[in-house]
Amino acid sequence: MGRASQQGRESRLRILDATLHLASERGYDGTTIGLVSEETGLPASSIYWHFENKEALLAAAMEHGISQLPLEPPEQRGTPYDELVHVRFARAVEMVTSRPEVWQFGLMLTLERRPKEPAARKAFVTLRRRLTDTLAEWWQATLPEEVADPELARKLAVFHLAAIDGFFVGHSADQGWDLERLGRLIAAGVVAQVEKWREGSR
Amino acid sequence: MGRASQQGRESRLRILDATLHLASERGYDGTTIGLVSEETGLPASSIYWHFENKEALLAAAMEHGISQLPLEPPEQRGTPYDELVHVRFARAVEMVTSRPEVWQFGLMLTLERRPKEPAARKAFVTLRRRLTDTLAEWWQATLPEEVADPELARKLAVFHLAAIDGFFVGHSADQGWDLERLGRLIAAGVVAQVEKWREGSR
DNA sequence: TTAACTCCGTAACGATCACTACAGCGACTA
DNA sequence: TAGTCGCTGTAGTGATCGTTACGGAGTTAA
Repeated sequence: MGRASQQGRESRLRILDATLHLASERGYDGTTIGLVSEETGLPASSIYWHFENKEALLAAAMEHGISQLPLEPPEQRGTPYDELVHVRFARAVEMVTSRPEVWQFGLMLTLERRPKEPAARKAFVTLRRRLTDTLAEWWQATLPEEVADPELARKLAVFHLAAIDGFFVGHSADQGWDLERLGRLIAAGVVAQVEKWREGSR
Repeated sequence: MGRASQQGRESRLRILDATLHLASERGYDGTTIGLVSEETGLPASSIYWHFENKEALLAAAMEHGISQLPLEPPEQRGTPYDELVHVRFARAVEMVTSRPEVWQFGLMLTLERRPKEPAARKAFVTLRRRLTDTLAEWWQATLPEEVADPELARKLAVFHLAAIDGFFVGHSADQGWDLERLGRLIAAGVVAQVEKWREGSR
């Protein structure tokens, strides 16, 4: 394998990036092979050499984007509890903003409900489910013992994800939202609520 | 004006409903005149008799949906503060679920960022802005005096809207979310946080 | 040198897109 | 009764959609 297959791999990457970029701006139907061809400078036949069809191309672009997301949970040795929560929310904001195209395209797909579900949507929804589980585990491990129970941890995880989505949408609506500041505000709110439960359990 | 123009008005409504329904399931590009024609049983020429073009049709469908949303703020005479907040959030959930197509299509449009912004998107974004203002005023009027200030009220309004969006997206991801329960959870969280600020200001 | 393989360029395919010209229908007005 | 208006039906327009056939250039293995 020499220069030839290297060029092929580069083209493949260019196609994936262009597709993800276009899809995040125009959605599934708005992303046409013609536009991808135009943005990459490659003819349609090249795109079809690398990918079976449009459906597979968009799925691959989504997987490509997902694989670039920072998903590992942060370290948490010896840090005070409320600070942990703040770091967690900051990380969540970081995740959606590091590769905004993924979340943008993903949310569009999530909202759509066409007869035949695109593979790209399936991939994103699966990511969300996995993320919810990870978050639930994290909350279970992080919550003070007095209030820690699996159902509550799950509720907080669900709310956590909803907050990410909500902030991202607001950000897209171009209302000049400061995602980091809002992340801090909401982290403080969660800490306050947990504090209250804690008092109630005593 | 007799039966003739009555039929015309009915057709117009059928077209608007079908368009909004389709757009909420398949987005802007996925909503084709052919599909609208199929769902209404009317030929394309009828659609073009009522609306100038696709762009105007989708804008009209969005306005039509928006006009059906329950937007008046709830009564608030003599009700205790924390209950007011709960009612407010319950109303917000009611708003997006009473005509889910509006929020679904609206969020898709909000996330899109194509070169030429569709009029339907403009309408929805404007609605959001108006809603944020209304919510900010409501919070300003509702917050306990010790902590009430315009900037905080605005932040809460922004968060309020983000919560609505986030819950709606989660609901669409088909993760079996109970919107009403989550609404109550988050209302409790907000009350707790405000309580904390209140203590801090004493 | 030859054969195979990888990838790109050209040029199309039928289907569907948004949109339109135009004739015809029933209901209303004069 | 004749004419006008509101709306629908038929049959198209050119453009663009996803997709493919095919030839050739460039590289690699025999």
